Amino acid sequence: MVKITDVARRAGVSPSTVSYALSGKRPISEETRRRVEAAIRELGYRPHAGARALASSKSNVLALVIPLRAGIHVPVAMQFAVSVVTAARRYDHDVLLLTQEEGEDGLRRVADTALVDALLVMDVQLHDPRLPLLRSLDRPSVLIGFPAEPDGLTCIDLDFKAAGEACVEHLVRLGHRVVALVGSPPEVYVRRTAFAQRLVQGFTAAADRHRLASAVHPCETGADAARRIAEHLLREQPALTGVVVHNEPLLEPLIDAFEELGLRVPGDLSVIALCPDEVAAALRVPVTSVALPSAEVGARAVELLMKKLDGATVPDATLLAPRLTERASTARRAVV
Amino acid sequence: MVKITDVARRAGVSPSTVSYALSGKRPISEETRRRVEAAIRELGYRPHAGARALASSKSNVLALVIPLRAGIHVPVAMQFAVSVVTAARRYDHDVLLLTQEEGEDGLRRVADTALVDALLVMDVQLHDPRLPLLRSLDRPSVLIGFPAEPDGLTCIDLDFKAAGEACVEHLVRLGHRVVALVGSPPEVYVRRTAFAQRLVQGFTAAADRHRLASAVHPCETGADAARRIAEHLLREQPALTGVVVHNEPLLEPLIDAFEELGLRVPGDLSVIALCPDEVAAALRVPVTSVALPSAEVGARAVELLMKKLDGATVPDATLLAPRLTERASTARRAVV
DNA sequence: GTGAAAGCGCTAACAT
DNA sequence: ATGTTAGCGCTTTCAC
Repeated sequence: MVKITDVARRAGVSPSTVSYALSGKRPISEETRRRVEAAIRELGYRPHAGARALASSKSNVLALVIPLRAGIHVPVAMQFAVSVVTAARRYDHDVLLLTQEEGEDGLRRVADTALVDALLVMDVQLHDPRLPLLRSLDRPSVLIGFPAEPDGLTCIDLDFKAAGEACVEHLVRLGHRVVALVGSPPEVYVRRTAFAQRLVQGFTAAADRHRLASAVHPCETGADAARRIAEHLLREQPALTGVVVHNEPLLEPLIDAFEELGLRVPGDLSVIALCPDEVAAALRVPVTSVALPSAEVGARAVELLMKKLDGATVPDATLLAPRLTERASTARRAVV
Repeated sequence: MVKITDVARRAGVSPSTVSYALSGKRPISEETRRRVEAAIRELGYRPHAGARALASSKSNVLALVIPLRAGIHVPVAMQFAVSVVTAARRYDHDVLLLTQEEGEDGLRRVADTALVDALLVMDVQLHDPRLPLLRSLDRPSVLIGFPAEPDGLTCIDLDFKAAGEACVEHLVRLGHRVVALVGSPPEVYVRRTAFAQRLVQGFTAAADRHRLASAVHPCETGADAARRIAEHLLREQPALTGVVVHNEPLLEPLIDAFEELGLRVPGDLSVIALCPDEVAAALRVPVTSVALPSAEVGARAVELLMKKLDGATVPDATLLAPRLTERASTARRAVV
């Protein structure tokens, strides 16, 4: 293995000069830098990560805790993970993957052994058991999602409340007066993840503000559930013309169900989804949607973490503004 | 930070004794072991990962390279990643996540800096540019999938050839004589990933062996493509009664398309899929399938890697036997 | 069965 | 602008 002393010898300088040439932490003359770089190249030198971590107490590794629970939409999680890795590499950091299986122990382990410098935790629950630990750790962390008591923690997520409002307001602009929200499976709400509830809040608040008739229904996934909820909605709100769907796999079957019940989308019924843009765009009827910006959340989360590692102060809460994209599933309400 | 000398002092022993008590690399008296363990517990001692890596030249971290390319089925990749992490933890290893974005540089970086002890590479291409590098690296690796020239490399995957044969033989047992394989989008074949082609080989070989009429068609994803391919198949092979589908997102629309064309599944047409069991079971018509055992592949890949790290010799090729599960989409051929 | 001590390869004072 | 050197915290010979 070629080490820093080898490089130093070859370049005719001291090891510290090589180190400083690499880190840029002190000025190096043009001539020296050239010689060092040449030596590094010629010898194929790579600093030993463990030695670095030991001497500098920085591992340049972030922990990413990904969920495996049911109800989590997998491609979203994956896209998020990829964006985290990509963003971390821009800051010369690597990413250690942890599953939720190990729970708090895993977080404590990687933090206490100094395997990682900082932690990124996805899929935070309203009353997440890991919160006290994260608060007590000597390493910075960023949470994806908002718990009930985010004090002392840095959290980031799509602004689901604003997203709910944006959906309603889009429907209002199109003249709709009777709307419904078809949500995620009941367990998502029972588990009390904040984001689903915040969407409901935004939806309801905006509907009330605009004096719309509105209803909210959690819903299971699958063609049968789609059919049932469609029939139920039309019975309950015969004048229904606007539907917001926060349940990605239900989207296609639900639109099918409505059409089988004789309602054209968007002719008779406008549909807005909360889902990744790719999904919305790829459906048979491209669906107007508020994007779930996993990639953006991942990149921003890493930025926050890097700032914290630099000792900077960052906002406790970062809410990403919703972005609504019009597609073929929404239209002005037909005048009867 | 509490270190090994703190533990040693508290237990009244030397640091090396603590180290050996932890590693079990030399016998420790019952009494001493007790005292050391107590001291560790009382002080909350955690060995510093970097220091360990430096002294032992083992980081206890594996690199996992995941793909992000189109055509890769994301949930499969994710499930695989999770099973790798879980398996690695059983061997007291952690997992560093790399994307393919960095390509060969990323592999070289984590290997040369001794950040990882070994590498796991997913989604290997027939002529993968990373192969020479992997062969030259001083660290062991395991590939998921088979390249054209696997010499000197350790590879593991589902036995796609046997899977193709198993599908055909199941159809034969049910009396079918005219069969077709609806494959993945053309780019999967163009990219020349081995697995898709091996499935075709097995399918064709078994069909020929049993003197079946058979056809193979790559196919895009989506309802339109499903409709087109269904019509095409029935025109080309009017007597068709058995279809193997290796294209997960196409599965549901394809069955719909057949039924809209007046063919009942499984009454008129038997369908077998290559996809994860959960997917096959969750469809409207639960589909007979050969499982894509991502979790098993992940766990086995880690086991292979651990054996190699131990200096053991492992087989160059590990082919997991296909497992076919009968569900509601296959039936004995109707006698006309 | 246990201890002493020499590194592992790097960083960051402290010098000059 | 560069060199010297003392650690960082652990593992592992070597010695008893």
